[in-house]
Amino acid sequence: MSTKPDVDPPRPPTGAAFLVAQLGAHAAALFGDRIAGLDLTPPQAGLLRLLAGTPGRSQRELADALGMPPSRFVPFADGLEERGLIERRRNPRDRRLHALHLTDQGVALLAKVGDAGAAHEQQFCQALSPAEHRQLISLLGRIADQQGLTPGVHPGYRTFRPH
Amino acid sequence: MSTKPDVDPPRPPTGAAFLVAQLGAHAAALFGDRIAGLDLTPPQAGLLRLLAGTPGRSQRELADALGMPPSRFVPFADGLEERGLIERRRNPRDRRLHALHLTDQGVALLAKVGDAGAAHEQQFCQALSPAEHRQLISLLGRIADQQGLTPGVHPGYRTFRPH
DNA sequence: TATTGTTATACTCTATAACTATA
DNA sequence: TATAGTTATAGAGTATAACAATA
Repeated sequence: MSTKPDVDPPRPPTGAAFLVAQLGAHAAALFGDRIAGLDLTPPQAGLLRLLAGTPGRSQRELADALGMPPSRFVPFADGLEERGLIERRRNPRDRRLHALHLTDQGVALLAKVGDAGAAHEQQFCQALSPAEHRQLISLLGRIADQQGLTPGVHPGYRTFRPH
Repeated sequence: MSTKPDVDPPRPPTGAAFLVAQLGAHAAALFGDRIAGLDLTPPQAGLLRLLAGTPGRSQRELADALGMPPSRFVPFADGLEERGLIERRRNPRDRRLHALHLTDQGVALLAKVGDAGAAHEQQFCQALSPAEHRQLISLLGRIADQQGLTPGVHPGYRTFRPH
């Protein structure tokens, strides 16, 4: 009963790469919706997570890690500092550097981000059995490793636009 | 020799949802690089593909399908029409509608996009055996189905920014 | 009056590049 | 002189909304 198109699509876009891109944008949007309740954007959550892992890094290092120019990082960090989630500490050895650290409030909020992430994971993968879930993570992890991706760093932060 | 972080990260971001989002942004960037050689952006390739599947749709329908407002769709389609890849045809029944169709040039270019997509798929999945490759597509397809995603439609076109 | 396509405007966001302070 | 952080500015890109044609 389906109407015949003028031309058969040369190759239907059902490859793994397209599916990953499509699902990736979907997953990122869902996660963004979840943490919007915490008044956070994905790049903000990413910075909090980065600081939890390796505190005290300079703003330039962090800007590079997140793929944004320093001029954009400054107001980006300002917002989190004004909310008391991070703090800037002058390095006495080199007073040019601003080492960034998570505050207690930041740690507490990051824990909620973790809760949101766990719920997100469960909702996203509800079509799979636990064994299939583990299998998927294994396959994706191998691709990420082979493609040379840095674990835990989302390359889409550099163009993220808050709603 | 590694310094101990202030706080252990509550949950390391190694879930399938994060991996899919991370790899999806990576895959989309790689594909964008590939078709940049054809002077096309991913949304432009998406429109060509849409028109190959179901030609003659109105601009409004297509704008909705691609998730962009009609005001942005107009210059977007203009560019492809000026290059002779698509053409607007007035619907005699309802002269308000502009039905969009692929030209022969558009069909030919879309074939090259298909080639690029196949090469992209192979490069992206080179870490997997053929059996694992099929398995990954199956798992992702089930998630996409359960999450209610429209096959072949990438939700990220709405905010795409050409370089 | 409603809808399609189009254009115009006002606004947001961004990067480039100057500038300050420290080294 | 070089680098970290900051600020200013000019430009690109966007959505909202007005507009014209057709129904």
